[in-house]
Amino acid sequence: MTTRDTGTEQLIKDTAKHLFFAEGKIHATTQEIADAAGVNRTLVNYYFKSRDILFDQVFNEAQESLVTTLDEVMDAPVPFKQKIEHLITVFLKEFGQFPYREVFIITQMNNNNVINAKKARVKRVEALLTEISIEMDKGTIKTMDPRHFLMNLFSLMAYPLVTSPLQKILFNMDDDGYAQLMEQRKQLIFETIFP
Amino acid sequence: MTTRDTGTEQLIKDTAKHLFFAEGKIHATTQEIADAAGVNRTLVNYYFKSRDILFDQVFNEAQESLVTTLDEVMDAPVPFKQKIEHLITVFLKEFGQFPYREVFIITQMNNNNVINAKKARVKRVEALLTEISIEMDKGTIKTMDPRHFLMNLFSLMAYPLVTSPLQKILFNMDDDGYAQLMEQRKQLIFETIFP
DNA sequence: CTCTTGTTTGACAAAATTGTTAAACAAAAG
DNA sequence: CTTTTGTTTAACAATTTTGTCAAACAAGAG
Repeated sequence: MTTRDTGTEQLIKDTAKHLFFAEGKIHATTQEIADAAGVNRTLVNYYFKSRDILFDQVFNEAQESLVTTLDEVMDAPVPFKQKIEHLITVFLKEFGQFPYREVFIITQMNNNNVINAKKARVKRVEALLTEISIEMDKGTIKTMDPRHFLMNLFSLMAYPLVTSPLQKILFNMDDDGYAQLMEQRKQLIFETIFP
Repeated sequence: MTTRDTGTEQLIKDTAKHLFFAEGKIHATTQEIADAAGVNRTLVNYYFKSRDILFDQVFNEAQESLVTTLDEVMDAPVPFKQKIEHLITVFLKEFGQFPYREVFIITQMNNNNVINAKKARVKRVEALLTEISIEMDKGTIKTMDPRHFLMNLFSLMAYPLVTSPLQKILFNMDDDGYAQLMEQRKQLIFETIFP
């Protein structure tokens, strides 16, 4: 009954997470996952019963972790402008590690039950939109549909990360150069959002 | 030797394109493609030899079509600002139809030979960056690294389209409402890019 | 040391997906 | 009408991927 905890279960999850979200190998085989983790393939079934269950578990945990991180930033008792600045830093750092995560969420949105998990976020988003409207009234940011403000912010942050493999090729840059470009980007996004 | 052209080959390609890029079913089975097209599965092999070949063909054609469209816009002999305005309109229209196309390009970039196909675009991009620099010198647009200008532009256009399923849920909107929001967005992007 | 039990492994079975082939079918040519 | 040839179909085979099971293994309990 007492678990010996060889760390194998966590190793498999971590490896799967890396393959899925860092390398973009969304449809990695159980064999590929096992190989990457350096364990026997059968262990995937032993610990997670099926590939789908491993899949869902990794997805949900990554999802919750991200949501928690963003919520913490937005709940901090600091002025709006400062909160957004912090958000940009945290978001770029977090997504730099797993650039394929959000793409994955989108592509999964067709078949699965992600929709229900997301509907729980609607009220949260509504509250955020209200907060943005208030800031517009105060004159902190340019007046527009607050939904556009949110879309602008996340567009400017996420898109360059999601498409980083493409950008590196088109701009003929290596990893260091791109990391540097993204570092500059923090300030630029902030200035674009708060002109 | 004379082909009878029952339209089946084109039907399969069109169906595959729709499944891949409009519905996001990137890994649709040959059976699923055939069912969606209303034809026998074997015809996929008859016309395209293998699923991979169908895959590559649909991908390349969609890619070429997009590149040609964007090139035409950027080669038009009109002032820069007007060109960008046209680009926004064309891009939003084109991507509204196949929101998953660019996501697909990214997720494929690991394993495949997409890289070589993309490297041919590097010079084109360099020329565009030069054009942007000149406009900055002229004062038409705010001075910054021209790569950021390009990233900003495409971020603001592409991200809301790529993530449209998610946005609809979070903002609690139906298709019409979202289409309306994207229509407003044209003007907003233009103003954000040219403050 | 022995027993218990969680862990790991290899062999096997099942399922899903893809590819091949021969025959049936249908439209155009003669 | 008959032949030709491109098209379509169903049955079969091959491959890939997933899931199951019994036995081997190893660490802690007694």
